[in-house]
Amino acid sequence: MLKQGFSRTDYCGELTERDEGRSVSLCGWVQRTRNLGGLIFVWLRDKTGLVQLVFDQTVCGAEVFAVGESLRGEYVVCAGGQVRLRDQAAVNEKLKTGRIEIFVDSCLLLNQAATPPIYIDDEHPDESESVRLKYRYLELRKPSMQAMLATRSQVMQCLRTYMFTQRFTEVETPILTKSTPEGARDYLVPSRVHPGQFYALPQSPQIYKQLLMLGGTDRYFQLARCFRDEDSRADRQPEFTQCDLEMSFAREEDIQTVVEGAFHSVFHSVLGVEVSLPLERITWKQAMEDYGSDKPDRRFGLTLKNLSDWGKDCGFSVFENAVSAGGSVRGIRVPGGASRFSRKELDALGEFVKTFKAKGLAWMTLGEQGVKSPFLKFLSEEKLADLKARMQAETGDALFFVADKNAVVFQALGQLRLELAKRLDLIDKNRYDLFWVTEFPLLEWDEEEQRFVAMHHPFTSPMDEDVPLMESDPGAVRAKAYDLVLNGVEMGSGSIRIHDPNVQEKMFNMIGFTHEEAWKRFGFMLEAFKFGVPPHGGFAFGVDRLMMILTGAQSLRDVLAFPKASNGSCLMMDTPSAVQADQLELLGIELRPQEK
RNA sequence: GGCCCGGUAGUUCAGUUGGUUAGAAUGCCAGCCUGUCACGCUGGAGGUCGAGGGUUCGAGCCCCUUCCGGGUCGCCA
Repeated sequence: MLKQGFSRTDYCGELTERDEGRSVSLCGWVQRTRNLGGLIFVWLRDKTGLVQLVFDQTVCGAEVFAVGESLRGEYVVCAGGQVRLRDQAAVNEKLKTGRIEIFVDSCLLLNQAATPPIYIDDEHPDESESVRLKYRYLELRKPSMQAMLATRSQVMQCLRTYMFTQRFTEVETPILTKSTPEGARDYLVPSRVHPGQFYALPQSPQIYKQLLMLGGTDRYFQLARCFRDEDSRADRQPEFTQCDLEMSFAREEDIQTVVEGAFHSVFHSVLGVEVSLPLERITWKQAMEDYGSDKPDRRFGLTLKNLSDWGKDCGFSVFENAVSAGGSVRGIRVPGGASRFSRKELDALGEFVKTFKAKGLAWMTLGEQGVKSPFLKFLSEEKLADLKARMQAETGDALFFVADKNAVVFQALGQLRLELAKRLDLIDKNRYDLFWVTEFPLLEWDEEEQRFVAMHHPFTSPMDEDVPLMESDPGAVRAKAYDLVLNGVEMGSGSIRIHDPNVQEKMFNMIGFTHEEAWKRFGFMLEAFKFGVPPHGGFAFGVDRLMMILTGAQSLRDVLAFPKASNGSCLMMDTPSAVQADQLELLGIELRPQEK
C-alpha cells in the first residue's frame, strides 16, 4: 500500500506560470482535500507553501485516482504531474501558486497520518499552550512557524557574517563549567568520575571570554547557549541564546560601535529597516529620573517629574514624610486624561502600583468642573498652583503621584507609565527605539544581605574618575557598564572589565569577599590575571529577545523551536523526569524520600 | 514561595438562580457530487465537564484539597 521510491523536482510554493507544461514531482503533506466525486482537488504543503493538485480520472487513470480518493489531512505523498495554467475563472488570488495547478499522473502515498490534534494553518486561532507545546513538531508545520525558523536562521547567519567581517573569532566555550557563587541559580550536572561533585551549566561564558582575551584571541564572539535555573516569564526561558562578544584593547565606544553595527546589519537584512548610527546614549541617572527605569520605553511620553522640592512642605503629610525620610515625590502627567479614568479605574491603578511596593497612588484630575483629588484638601491655593506649574498641567489632564523611597517611586511610576501607555494605546508599534544606557552604578545595596552586590558582575570596571569613591562612597561609584535597550526591552549589557589586580581586590572587598574567599572562588582567574591582561571589555545580547521584537512575538516561546513551559518542563518529551536507580547509584546520589 | 486568570467533544468555545438526555462551530467517519479553493448536500460517531472529597433530593455550576496551563511579584550578579 505505502510505496517506496520517490524523487522531487520542485518545492510546492515556488511553482509559477513560468513552469507551465513542465512535468514536476512534489513531496509534502496533504493540507486539504476537496472531493467532487469524479474530480479531486488536493492542496499539497511543504515548507515553501501550498500548491493545488488535480486528480482527473480521465488524465491520471483509475489506479492513481483511487490513491487520490484515499488521501486525508497530513498524509505524506509524492505527486507527479504536469503544471497547467488555470482558467481565468479558476484562479485563486489568495494562493501564491493560485494561477497554476498540477494535473497529477502519479501519486505515491509515502505515509498515512492520524488526525492531528491542532489545525496546521495560521487561519485558526492558536490552540492552548498545553496542546501546542505537547505537539510542537506539528505546530512547526504551520507557515508562521517555518517563517520564524527561517528568520531566526537568517539572524544567526547575519550575525556570524558581520562579526567575521569585524575580525572576530568564533570560539565555543564549555557547557560543563563551574558553579558561580553570585547571580542566578545554576543548573548542576553530577559527575560520575567524581561522585558528589558537580559541574554547572553556564549562565554566560563570562569568565571564559575574559580568559580568551588573556589567551590573545583579541576579538571573540559566540552564539552561546546560556542556562539559568530561575522562574520563567513571557520573556525569560531557562535556556536561551546570546550573541556574546569580547574585545581586547577596546574602550567603551569601540565595543558599542561594533554592537551597533551588528544591530544595523540585522535590521537591514531582516526587516529592511535602516538604523541610524551612532545610537543615542543616555546615562542611567537620566533614564531613572525621566522614566523610572533603566530600560525605558521611549516610544511615548508620560515622563516623570521630581516634585520633592515642592512636596517637602506641601501640607500633605504622606508626601512630606517621604521626602524628609530621604525619598522623593514624583509625578506623571497624562495630557487630556481627566475624563479617561473612572473612579474604578483609578482604584485599579492604585492596586497596580501596590504590587510594586508603593503604598498607594495619589491622583488628581483637572476637569472642566474643577480639580478633584483625594489630597486636594491638604493643599493651599498657592501650593496647588505651584504643583500645576511644575507638572505643566492644563485643564483636562490627569496627574499621578507616588511618594516613597526612590527605588520604590521609580519602580512604581516606571511600571505605571507602561501600564498607562498600554491602556491608552500610546505605543507606536512601527517605531524601533534603540539606544544605550550608560554609566550604571557599580554596586547596589542588597537589603536582605545588608551588603553591596555587583550590579553587573564583579569584574566590571569602575569609571576612572570614580575610583577614589570606592572607599568613601561605594554607592556613588559609576561603572564602565552599558546596556542596549530596544523598545523598552533590555537587549543586552556589557562593560569594560577590571584589568588592574588592585582594583579587582578592592571590588571583591566591597562586595564582602575576603582575600581568601576571592582566591578560593576565582583563584584561577586572579592567577591568570598576573600574566599580562590586555585592557578588555565586551557585550552580550539576547538573540531570543531580539527575535521577539523582529517578529512582533508576545512570548519567547514563539521564537524558539522547542520551548519550555513556564515551570521549566518540556510537555513534549515530559522532562525533567526521574532517572533509574542505578544511574543515581553510579553518581553517588541518594534522593530524599518524597513526602506524600 | 505569593497573587491573578484559565481547564467542558480531536480543536476553539457557550452553558442562565444548582433542575429533563451537556450544546455550537470546526474537525473526523460514511454516502452523493467533474472546477472546488473555508466546496456543497445527506447522515453518523465523538464527553471521566482536569482529578479527589464535601454540601444537596439533585452539582459542569456552590465549598475544600490537589494537578495542569498561562500571566505576574519575589527571584533573574
